[in-house]
Amino acid sequence: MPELPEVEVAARNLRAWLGGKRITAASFATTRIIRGQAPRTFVRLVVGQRVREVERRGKWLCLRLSSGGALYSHLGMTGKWVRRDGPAVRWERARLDAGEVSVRYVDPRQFGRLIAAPDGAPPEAWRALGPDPLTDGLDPAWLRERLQRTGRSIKEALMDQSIAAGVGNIQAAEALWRARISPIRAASSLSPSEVRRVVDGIEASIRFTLGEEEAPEITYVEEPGADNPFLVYGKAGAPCPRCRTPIRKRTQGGRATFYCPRCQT
DNA sequence: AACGGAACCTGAAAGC
DNA sequence: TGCTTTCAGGTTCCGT
Repeated sequence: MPELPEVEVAARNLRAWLGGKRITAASFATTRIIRGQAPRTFVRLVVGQRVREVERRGKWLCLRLSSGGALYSHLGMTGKWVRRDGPAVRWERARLDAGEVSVRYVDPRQFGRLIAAPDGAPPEAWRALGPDPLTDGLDPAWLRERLQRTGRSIKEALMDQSIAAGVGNIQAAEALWRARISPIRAASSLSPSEVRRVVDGIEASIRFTLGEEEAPEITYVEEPGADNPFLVYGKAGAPCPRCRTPIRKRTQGGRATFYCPRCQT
């Protein structure tokens, strides 16, 4: 279940594995991931092309090809790009080979997406993205203005991809803990200094997670045996790292939120 | 226009 | 032990 940091790690790995290399072979399974586009459309798009660059914006990836075309990728909830040799691995949905290097897209739940763009034009979801906290940074004044215009809670507003591209359920919870803001506060009620704390919280949380997770393979926290690198996410009952009050869990907009009832106000 | 909720999938863990 | 329910870091679509 990737958010900005996990997708950034995926981008760095893809860059290292495929950057500048020519795709010599590829295959794409017929799944909902390719949404109606024929597998041969993807094969034709990538085979023989060089991977000019790997870009990330929010939770989206883009492999730009020497032809001017592009392969867009969203990891959904359980998508991963992994480097593997040998036969297809379990849940493998696509494969890109560049000589000796073989990279596979694995996605059990199939919420991810691959989009073939022969002209390189980005999909609507990409064009609708707001500023990326890591690459663009968030402007506190702009963010406050956006937050003023909604009736939603701050937690739900932060997960809006047009407000902060790449922030999801975990980063929103972690950022609000760092900012000492309650997730159930109305987004429009935040003062300028509180919005500034949220901006700092988002950037700090993303950088921290990136440092914890940078590796040639991503492990998602709900996978068996994975450890939890987060401060409050998934830590109900554990002491708040700041004030030792037990962390509380509640549901908000259908998603679990974790927060400290004492120091987040 | 904006919001809440269901739907889309599969697997692991928790509950009985 | 085995069956059932719940939950999972995503987006999209549909109804109000």
